Formats: sequence, C-alpha cells, structure tokens
Amino acid sequence: MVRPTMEDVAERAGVSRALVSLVMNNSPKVSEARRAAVLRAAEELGYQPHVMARSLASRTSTVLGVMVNDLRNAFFADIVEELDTAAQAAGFDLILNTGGRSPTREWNALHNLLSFRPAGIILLSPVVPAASIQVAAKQCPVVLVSRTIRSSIVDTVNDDGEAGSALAVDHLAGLGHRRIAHLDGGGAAGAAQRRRGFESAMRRHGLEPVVVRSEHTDIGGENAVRELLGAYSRQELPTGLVAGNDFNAVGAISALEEAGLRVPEDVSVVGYDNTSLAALRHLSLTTVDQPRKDMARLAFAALLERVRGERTEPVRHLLHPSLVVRATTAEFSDTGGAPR
Amino acid sequence: MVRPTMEDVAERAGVSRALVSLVMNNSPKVSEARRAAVLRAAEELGYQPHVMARSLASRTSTVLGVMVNDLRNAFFADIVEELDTAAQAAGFDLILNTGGRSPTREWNALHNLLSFRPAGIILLSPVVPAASIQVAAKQCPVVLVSRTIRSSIVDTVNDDGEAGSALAVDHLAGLGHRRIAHLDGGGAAGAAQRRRGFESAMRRHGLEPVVVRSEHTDIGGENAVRELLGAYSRQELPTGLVAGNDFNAVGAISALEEAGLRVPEDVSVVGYDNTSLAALRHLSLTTVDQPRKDMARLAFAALLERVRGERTEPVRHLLHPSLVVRATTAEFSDTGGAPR
DNA sequence: TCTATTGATTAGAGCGCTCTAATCTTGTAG
DNA sequence: CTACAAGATTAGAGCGCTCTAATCAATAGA
Repeated sequence: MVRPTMEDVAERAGVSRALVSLVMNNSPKVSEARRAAVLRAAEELGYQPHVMARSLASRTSTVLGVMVNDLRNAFFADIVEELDTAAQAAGFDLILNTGGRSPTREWNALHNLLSFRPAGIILLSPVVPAASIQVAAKQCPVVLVSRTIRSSIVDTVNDDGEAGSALAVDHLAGLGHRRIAHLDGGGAAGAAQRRRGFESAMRRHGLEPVVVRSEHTDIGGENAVRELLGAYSRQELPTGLVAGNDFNAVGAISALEEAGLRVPEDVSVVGYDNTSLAALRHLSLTTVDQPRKDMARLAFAALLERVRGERTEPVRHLLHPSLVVRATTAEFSDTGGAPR
Repeated sequence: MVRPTMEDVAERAGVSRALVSLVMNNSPKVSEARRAAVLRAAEELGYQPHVMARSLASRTSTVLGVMVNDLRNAFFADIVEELDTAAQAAGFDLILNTGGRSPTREWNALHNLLSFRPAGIILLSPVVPAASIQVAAKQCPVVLVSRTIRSSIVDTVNDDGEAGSALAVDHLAGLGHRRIAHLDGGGAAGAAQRRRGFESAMRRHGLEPVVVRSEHTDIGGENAVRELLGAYSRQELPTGLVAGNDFNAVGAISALEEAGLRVPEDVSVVGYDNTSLAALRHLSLTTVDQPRKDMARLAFAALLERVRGERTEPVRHLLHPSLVVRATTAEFSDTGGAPR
C-alpha cells in the first residue's frame, strides 16, 4: 500500500525531483529525451501524483465541495451527476456531503467541506441561515442552487417557479378551463413561488385562484383532491389542477379516478418537475420541466469564474422552465369528454 | 480568502505549534489552561485544521472514494446517501466520481479517486474489467457493491438476485398461477441472475419458464408484453409476469391495459427494486425489495474493517431481498376475476 | 540539597509536492 | 577563443500539519 513518490521516479529516471514535477505538469521547458525518461520511470513504478500534496504545495485546490440535502430527490441527483461531469472535464473533483434537511447537520457538512480548503462550494437547496452561507462565502466562492440570498459574494441559480406555475395556468386556461386549483406544496423548497405564480397568473386571466394546502407527496395529492371533492359539488369542482410537483399530481390523479372522474376528460392535471415518473407512458403526465442540466452547468460555470477570479460581481441566474404537454391535460368540455 | 494556520493560533495563544496540534486532536496530555487558551485563540481567528495538510503529515486519510455509475438511478443515489451518513458518523468524507457506464470514463474516475490516496474505495456496480479493480485494490481497500469478483483483497456486497426472482415466482405460483413469464433485463446489471433465479424457481415448481428478452425500461416492458400478446392466444397467455425491474413492470402494465387486460384480475405483475415508483398508491406495484440501507452499511463496515486492518480475509455479503406485496398481484382465476 | 519521576511543552524533521532563483549547457556572434 | 543569451536542469525553501525525541517545570523522595 506504500506508493512511490516523485523522489522515487526522479531517482529511477536519473533526474531531479523538480524535473519530474515539471514533467507531471507537462511544462514546455523540458527536453523530449528527459520527458520520455521520466514518463517511462513513472510508468514502471506505477507512479501517480499525490493530489493532496500537490494541493498543499501549490496553494491551489482542485476540489469542489458539494452539499446536497437529499440525494434521493431525483432532481438533485441529476444536478450532482451533471456537476460531476462538468467538474471532471475541467479537472476538478467533487467532495460530497449530505445535509439531511437539518440545519445543524448541514452546517457540519459545510464546515467539513470547508476544511478541505476547496476551490469552491456548491450548495443545493441549503436550509442553513443566510448568515452561515455568508460566513462560508468568505472562505471560498459559493454558489447556491434552488435558493436565493442577498449577498454580493454569492451566486445563485434558480428556476423561475412563478413562471413555471404561470405556464401551467396559461396552458389550462388556453384549453378553456376556468375553475383551476393549485395544490400547494406547503413548506417545501420552491413551493411558495409556485403558489405565487399560480395566483398571479390566475388573476391575469381574470380567474379566481383556488389554493388547497397539500404536500409534495402522492398521499398529499390524494388528500387534497378529497378535500376538493368534499368542498365542491361536481358541477363546481375545478376542472384543472396545478399540482405542487409530479408526485403530488400522481396522488391527485389516483384520488380523482377513485372518485369516478376521468383524467383528462373530466379533470386536467399538470405536474411539476418532469421527473422520470412523468415520462412513463403509463402516466404521461403533463408537467413543468426545470432545465436541470442548464442549472448544473450554469452553477458550475459561475463557480469557475469566481475560482479563476474572472468575476467579482454576483450573478443571479433565473432559468425559465418549460411545459411538457403529455396526456393528462385536455380541452375543457362542459359535459365531460368522450372516453378514449 | 487566506485562512489562519496553526502557527497563527499558536502565536496568538502564546504557545507552540505542536501544542495547538495536540489540542486540535484533543490529546489528553494538555493542561486545561492551555487547552482553553488555544481553543479561544482558534475561535477568535476562525481557525479550522487543514484536512489535506493533516492527511499528508499523518500519512493517513479520512477520504473515501466512491464511484457511481449512474446517480440518476435511485438505487445508487440511495446507497450513496446512506454511505455518506455512515461516513460522516465515522469521520470520513466522500469524494465522488461518476463513471457514466463507460469503462474508460470509469477507469479515469478510479484513477482520479486513487490520486487522493483515499483510505478506501467503494465501487457501485462498476463496469471496468476485474483486472483494473485488482490493480486499484493493491493501492487501498476496495469494496464492490452490485458486482462480484474473484479476488481475495476485494470485498463484495450484493443482493441475491436469484433469490429475488424466486420470491416473485413463489408468490405467483402460490397464488395459483401456472403460466408465468419473465421479462429479461438483457445486459443490465443483475439481469442474468434474476433470469437464472426465475428459471430454476419455475422448474422447482414443475413449471415451464417463459423468458422474453426485454430491457430495464418502461418501453422495454411494453414491447415485451406486445410480443407475448402476439405469440400466445388469450387462453394461453401467461397470467403472471416477473418483470426485470419496476420500470419494466410499469411498461408491461400499460401494454396489458391497452390490450384490454386488467391487472391483477387477468394478469398479475411483479416488479423488482421497490423504487419510489412502486410505492405510489396509483400503481401499488408488488415488487422485490433490495435492502439498500443494509447493503450500504455492510459495504461501509467492510471497508472500515479493511482500513483499520482488522480483517484480511475477503467477505462476500449476499443479502436477501424481500417481497413487497401490493396491488398488482392476485389469485389466478380461470375466468378472470371480477372488476374491482 | 540533589536526584528521580511524572506530566506538560516544544524543537525540528519530514509528509510529497511546487516554485523561485540559481546553476549548468549549448549554440552563436563577435 | 571569449562572451552571452536562451534553454534545460536543479537546489532548496516552504505549503500546514504530525510526531518523535528532547526539554522543561514541578513535585516527591532520599
């Protein structure tokens, strides 16, 4: 388990340690003969530079800290995957810590990340107070995804949740729906914006926004629909539903079908997030898509700019979601459409 | 961005650097007075030890390399999340690399991980050749998850795919089904074992195993069912389906319903993996559950044992999956059950 | 008073590398 | 044949820490 060092390679190649260092960083000022000799010696010994030693000596870091709250959430898993791809391409490495949606655990995770003296840190939907983020940002560049902050040294990347909900409302209104309800995500990340967007879009269309308190789970969706069914007569029941997210939408659909209502003939449902779930042909959920790849790339790019000192002004990326129309939305019809 | 060092703390506290080091590693041989002074100085300066420098000097590492092929796969995301929780508790940090299911990229990722001189490495369903893994294992302890290998220096953690399929077959046979088909996952990880388990379980029950080549996707499931529908008369169509995984099962269900067959009244379907998908009340898929938490914990424990030098014999964990019975399986009835 | 003895503290080398400045080679012009 | 520039190579300090061995202080025993 004891691995060769630069010194070993130098000795074997009959050169100095410094020369090996130059070769390893493929400096142009090394003669071809020496370079070849060093490379061969390295090969023979199975030598590989020690990143940590390099990092220490060069006072630079190729490590990027990433804090994820919930990797089980496909949205963040996607972001991390994309981040890693970008990082690999740029010669950086990701050190990952999970925060478990607990401010304390998250703060520890952040501390931990910082103790690596990373080149930069990306926080995915952090729940720690802004002050903590500010503290971290004084140590190294910090980029936030799915969270806003008022700080001139922190960049942020968010999807425009208000616009997303508006997209859903516009779609339903365009199909002729007038009674549209929103299943609110409660305290979940981004839920407030989605609700706000829903409400203002409804008013823009001259419609009365109906909001039911729910959660970002399928059970939450079921319960919310049951509540609606109890509160409205069949005649007055909303014919369009803007769910808090895809899981919520699926639950809503279940409850509707259980009550003998057909989707989309009787009620149209729009989800949010465009998870792999929504794409299943079985469900074919109309939903709002957050451009995750772009979000990850922009976050990485923003961080890199800070790391390289190319920018000191903060950037606030607000990405436009898009609507993916599938099979759970249809034109409003007073009588109910024909069964397919 | 320039952070205080041990030297700074030492100076401020009026002690030597060595003493600060002792305090930071909470050594017992430090007087309380000094300890307090050092701690206060550290606090005032916002000092935090530099993990890399520590690692270099102590010739030990608190870094664990993790290679994931596809974080988008919820199974692996869950494992990583669990791994990180365990690692945090034990004072380790995860450095993550994705392999993208490409042997080349994966080999680079592995190399990269190795260049951190990690305490150990965990590979999740790696696709690189066994020889490469063996090479890595000579540098530091390696644990494989969802992949077997013949090597005395590598530990492995797998779920018993054969047993899992057998569970599904036993369940269906127990419900009276005789014509049971398996939708094979093709080259996907673990697919071969699932097929093998299916076949031998069928023979054990004195039944003829029917295997349709498919994929671990919903489209794959749809196509496989269409193939079955084309090959068999309604009378002879299998009444039980053991899908390659949950996505595959969902696709199969879609195609069945499209053909006017009801699930589970006409055909029972069992998935594999117990993804969040299967748990949706809307689907309520009967499926085989892999004990991911246990797998992650065992993998971590195995690695830790090697890291600490407590064990040199290889371990081969083979975990028993369990069946989660939900609503897509029902007793076989010749006439077809009544609609619910 | 002197010497052990124990516990607390520190000097200093070294981990594997980078980087600046110095040194060594050549080739070329005068 | 000397001088010098340009390129190639190396010495050596230093990154922030750990760890061993040495030093120091204080108490106890003779």
